[in-house]
Amino acid sequence: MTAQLDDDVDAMFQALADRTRRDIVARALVEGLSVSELAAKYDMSFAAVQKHVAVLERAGLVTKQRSGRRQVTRTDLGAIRTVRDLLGDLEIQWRERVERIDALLAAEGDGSAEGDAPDTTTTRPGSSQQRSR
Amino acid sequence: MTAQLDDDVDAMFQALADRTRRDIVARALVEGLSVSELAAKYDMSFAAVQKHVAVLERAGLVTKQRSGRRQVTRTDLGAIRTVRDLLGDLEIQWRERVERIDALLAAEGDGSAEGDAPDTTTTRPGSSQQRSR
DNA sequence: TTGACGTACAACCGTTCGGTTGTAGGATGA
DNA sequence: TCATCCTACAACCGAACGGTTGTACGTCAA
Repeated sequence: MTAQLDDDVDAMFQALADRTRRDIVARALVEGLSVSELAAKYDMSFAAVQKHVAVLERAGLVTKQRSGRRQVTRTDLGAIRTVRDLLGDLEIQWRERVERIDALLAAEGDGSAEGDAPDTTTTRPGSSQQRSR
Repeated sequence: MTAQLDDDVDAMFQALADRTRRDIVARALVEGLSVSELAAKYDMSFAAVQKHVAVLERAGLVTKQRSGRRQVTRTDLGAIRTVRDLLGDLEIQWRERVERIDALLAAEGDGSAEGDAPDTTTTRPGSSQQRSR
């Protein structure tokens, strides 16, 4: 499973592509906050913050729960995990590809020295190489 | 450490917020692909795909390497990890908060029986779920 | 009841985005 | 050399984005 329609994923990444919204997610993760409490923390209008919260809610990254006249916003950790796992899947896919190539190279073994099929090489994936830029 | 300017993070999430670009990232992860090879796979103009690749490159999610007249595009797994870890950090932060609350409740100990602070709970994080780095 | 608070939403505006077409230039192969 | 391939980039267009102001409505405390 983990089907996740593209539109949902679009919305999640889109929502996280704004620093104000990422900050809201982080704050609302620690404790539920009303929209106006959130708005007080940013140098923009209340309506703007309200819109940001709406975007996050539409993306499912945050939930709102009414409490009197307050609308308490809280981050949905499950949704965050979903996004994270999406990226994690790419790493798995990459690792499988490396194993496939390794197996291929091991199986070859003999002397064929041409270089046609695997023009991707040049990068020896054996090492670490994390944390670039 | 792990500084990552907000602009960089903005660019990364922004870049991943489009399904075509996510698909390019996934394809270029398996093997390096030229821009026109990529363009052949989508129902849009060559220039559009070229723009998508440019966005990914600007975000650091992909690198290009000239090979004759081809421009081979390849996904940078390190950058993908960076984004994933950003989300992972949120989970860590959340777990720390839970521990803080648990400690607080334990320290209290006495008779207060209401349920006020921890209304997020219901999800006991005590189980496994490794994968933090 | 009344006034202040918290929220929702519409309307507007400048900028960015995702796409198009068109033009131009470097590399390759016959 | 010359036609072809692959790429780069400018110009344009409609839609979406991030922000603003203004208005309206439910809820709470005096």
